[in-house]
Amino acid sequence: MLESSPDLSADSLLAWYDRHARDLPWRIPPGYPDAPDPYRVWLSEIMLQQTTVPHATPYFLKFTRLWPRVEDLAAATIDDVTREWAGLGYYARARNLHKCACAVAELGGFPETIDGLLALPGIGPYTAAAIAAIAFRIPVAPVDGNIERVISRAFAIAGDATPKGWAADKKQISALVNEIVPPDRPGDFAQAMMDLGSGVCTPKAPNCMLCPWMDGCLARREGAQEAYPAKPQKKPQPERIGHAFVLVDGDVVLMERRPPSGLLGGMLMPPGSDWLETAQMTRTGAPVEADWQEAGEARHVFTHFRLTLKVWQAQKPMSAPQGMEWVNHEEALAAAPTIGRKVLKLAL
DNA sequence: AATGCGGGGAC
DNA sequence: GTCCCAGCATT
Repeated sequence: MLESSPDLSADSLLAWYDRHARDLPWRIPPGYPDAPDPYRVWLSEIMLQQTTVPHATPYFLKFTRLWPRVEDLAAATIDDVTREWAGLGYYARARNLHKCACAVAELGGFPETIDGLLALPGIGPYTAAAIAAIAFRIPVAPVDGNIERVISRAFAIAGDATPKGWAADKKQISALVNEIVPPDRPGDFAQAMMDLGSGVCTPKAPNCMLCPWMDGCLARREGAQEAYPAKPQKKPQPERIGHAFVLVDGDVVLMERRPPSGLLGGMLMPPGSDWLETAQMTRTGAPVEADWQEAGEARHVFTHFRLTLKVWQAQKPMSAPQGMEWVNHEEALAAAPTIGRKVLKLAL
């Protein structure tokens, strides 16, 4: 070569990563000879699904302190796991986390193949590839939202922004990035791509001047970085309304465990009405007869609807409710998902 | 292929 | 307010 040409290579990305890798609790430094503990890689990947690093980090530190090995997590109860997961969201992850820990403990360790990993609960194509690349040094590229964005910009891949077009784009992106994976450093490559997407090639106002692929990036050459990736539009969220009831007796409060699957599955919540799109003006869903007093409104945004809960508070139970439990105030706040915490804070 | 499933940070 | 994030399971 007569001159160094602008490139989109793993070498230039890894050279950047060697200098700028983030220091994260589940990571080993770039170029480190030993592979990281598969348990810690797996735990971090599950927590980081659709979840930011700052949000997941304290949970990762807490979980590894409580349960240092996968066998420890397998020995925990599901209620312990969901309580510690409270506030992190997507609670099916917590249920699958415990199932997966039990399966791995039974197997005697994590499977060291993509197919073996894929067979475990809560592990899909992305997470299987991430664990394989980072923990087992298998030359494969995990493809997450960050990497989709980086690759779609670097190679100017953008279809018609329909669900079908975006699905085709994703296949092309996955094929492309898997061609670039360096066989000797697949784990560092995966994490370098994530750091690049998270800190440099951001959804809005990317910091192209800091990017190791600046010169080769086709989207930048077009001056249209934010046109990539071309994702389909999201549907507007409907509004739902309901009532929530905080019944207090001294230092305990009445809580109810939700059904094991579905929205907030298996989580502890103050009892209440159904959540409907049509306004329920009259109070409904109270666990017992009581002198209910208004305590304000709790608002919350879920993935596919917005919720307003009218909160009611009473001091002493008039009768014993069925299928619910009395929980210490602090324990209730700790174990409840965020909407439950909002309700409790209005009434306690 | 489409839908259900949390929460928070950046803008 | 909008967008999106180290996605998966289910249908």
